[in-house]
Amino acid sequence: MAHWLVKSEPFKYSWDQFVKDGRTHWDGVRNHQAAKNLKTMAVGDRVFFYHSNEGLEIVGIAEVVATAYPDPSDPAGRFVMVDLKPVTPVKAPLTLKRIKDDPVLSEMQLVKQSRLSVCPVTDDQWAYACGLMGVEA
DNA sequence: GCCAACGTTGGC
DNA sequence: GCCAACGTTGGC
Repeated sequence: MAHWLVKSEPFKYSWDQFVKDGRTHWDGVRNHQAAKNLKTMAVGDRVFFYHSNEGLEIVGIAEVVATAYPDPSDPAGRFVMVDLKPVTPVKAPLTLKRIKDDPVLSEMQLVKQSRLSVCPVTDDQWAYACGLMGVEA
């Protein structure tokens, strides 16, 4: 099982809204590298839900419930989206500052390529981050 | 509000 | 095919 991190600006689509919805289409991705990551996702993959711009922290865990299919919000029909559902909020949100200060987590693609909105998380990073956030890996 | 990173567009 | 201009993302 692979692990991922997706970003959302909380004033556009927050974790709370995600929980209310119960399931969502992860649409609107317009970056080819991010789209490639979406296409690699498998059902059952776990995903960190990160609040960008405001919050700047991982606030919850999501799960992939549908693999990539065409994103209807893309008029050119080139980009894809996946479906995600919330699994659990984290007990202790993991801030970007904490991530950057950590020798293990500062290697995350989240840090190295800050503009990428869908990025992979290694198994080691996943397990370690889950430990810090008080959730089971 | 600013700026760095970086992707895209368009002229040549 | 190069590169300048420009737009967007996202941290600070």
